[in-house]
Amino acid sequence: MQENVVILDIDYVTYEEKPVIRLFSKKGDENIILIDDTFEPYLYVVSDDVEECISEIEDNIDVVCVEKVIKKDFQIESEFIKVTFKHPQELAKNRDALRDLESVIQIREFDIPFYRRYLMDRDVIPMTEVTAVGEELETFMDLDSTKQDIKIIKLTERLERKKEYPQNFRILSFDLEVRNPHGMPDSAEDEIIMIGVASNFGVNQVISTKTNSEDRDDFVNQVSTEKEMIEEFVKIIKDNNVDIIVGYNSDNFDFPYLKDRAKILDVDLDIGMDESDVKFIRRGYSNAASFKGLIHVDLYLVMRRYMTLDRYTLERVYYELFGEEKIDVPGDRIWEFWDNEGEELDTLFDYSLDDVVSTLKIAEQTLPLNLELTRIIGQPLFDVSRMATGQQAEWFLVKQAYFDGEVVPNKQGSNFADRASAEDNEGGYVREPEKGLHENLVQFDFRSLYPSIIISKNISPDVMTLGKVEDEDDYNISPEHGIKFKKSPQGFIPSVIDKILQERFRIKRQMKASDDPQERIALDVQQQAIKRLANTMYGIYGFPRFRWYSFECAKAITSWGRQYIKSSIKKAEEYGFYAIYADTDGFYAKYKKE
DNA sequence: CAGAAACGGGG
DNA sequence: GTGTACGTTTCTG
Repeated sequence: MQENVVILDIDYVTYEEKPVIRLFSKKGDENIILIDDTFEPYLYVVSDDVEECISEIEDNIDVVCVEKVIKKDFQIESEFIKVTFKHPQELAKNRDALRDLESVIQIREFDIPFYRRYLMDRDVIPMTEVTAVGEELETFMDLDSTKQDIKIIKLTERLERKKEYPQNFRILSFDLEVRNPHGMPDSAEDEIIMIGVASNFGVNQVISTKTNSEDRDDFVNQVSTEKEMIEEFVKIIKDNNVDIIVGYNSDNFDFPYLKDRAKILDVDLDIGMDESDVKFIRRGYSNAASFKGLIHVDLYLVMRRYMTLDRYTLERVYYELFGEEKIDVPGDRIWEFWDNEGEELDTLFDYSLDDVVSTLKIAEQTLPLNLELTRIIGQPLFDVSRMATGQQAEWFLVKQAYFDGEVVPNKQGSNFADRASAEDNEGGYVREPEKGLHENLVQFDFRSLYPSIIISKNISPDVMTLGKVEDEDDYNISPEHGIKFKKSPQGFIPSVIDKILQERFRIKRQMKASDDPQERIALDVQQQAIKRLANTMYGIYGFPRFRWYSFECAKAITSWGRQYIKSSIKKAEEYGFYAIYADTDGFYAKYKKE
């Protein structure tokens, strides 16, 4: 059978000791789970005696396949040994043993999560539409199409991607209010008093055990118990086939709280596509709340990247985006507003709805960009929405490297000694502003200064030399430190930036040519996403825990940057201007004469 | 002053 | 889940 579906999410399960990829997808209102058991985990081994190494691996390690392959390593074609395992956990278990074998110099690409490897190798891009060809199964492990509202397709062919991107996802925002007489609420004792929901499909309400005054807008959905509140919330999500659920700090407050209360009240929080519960995924020191086939985006994390503020409260973020104040109820008095009823209770209902409507508005403002980033990076929206920009750039590069036949560099050690030894790079040139109120200023700035320098000077570790060279004319040599970059061939990272900037110009041209306003907006978001990614690439060199970390490259970029801005200021001075303030890639200047 | 611990968001 | 935050402010000795 054949179906056109939109890929939302991915995971893998173990069936008969083999890993099986599951792609959570939708076709309109229909939930479709694609199953693929044809992908196996692998890594690469570097050895100076390939034949000897292959037999040593075969003798000592339980592997599916060991083979010699030709891949590029910093653009140089090299022999690698590709070692394929039966299961990702086998790979993890044997990683150290493999590294310790005598004939093994180095192992590579051993720390790429299985589902990410699948997305890259099979060129499957989340949030795009694909044609799936396969056979329909009635059940697969705990998936049961006769009991659950799902269709299961076991893939028999590679997925084929459609050109057009789906734009209309069903988005629902939610927010809890909790009775908290002792300061911050404790889920063991303090009941949920309101669950606000807002959506782009017409459902906007506050579920509560109380209701607001009769003369007010009737947006309260009154139920009799806290348990029914949660059940009603679950029902709304299921009945409306939500694609993306958003909250504000919902990873660390709303979902953990909801889960605790649901457990106490014996309610199933089974809102996953396969009716599974919320799962908390450890992410460093905090958690991320995750569902199967229902994408949860915590906007707090998104907004911290999206704009630069000193605080990221919902109130502040909303004000910065829309210039409007939100209804304010002091957190420590919410329980009083609830207990006092009357006017204060009405205010609390308004506050609850306002919170969730604001959250939805922020989602509608920021999700299009994140959807585009998801498609460019090629990793799930759930992950991309939680990644630091440097991580986004890195995963994008990992995917590009795969297409170029490159084996990606390993990460440096992440222990304290390595971090402490990381030197501080001198940043951009700053001229402190001249005090006073200035008039008739001119402004100058470079467009994408650092990405431009990376391309024009070909700054990339694979073409870098620190030692002596035969003919200096073949190299770009950085000011201050004399770091040399071969002029050709083009380095890996410059080539990637070059490619995406050309793609950006192509989109901008297409945008200008289009007279469909909807299409123009969509294209504008695409080019913005690319611009953000290009501007992040400099950071790839500056942080020791990134795969392409190169202190020399980072130093070279900023030193050329300082040279350019200083020489521009000097040039301006020759024409009778003088700079009253400069920072990194631009300056403000006054004309000397009146 | 250096290094450790806390903090953010949420109610 | 083949990856385990993170940059800044405040506290402590």
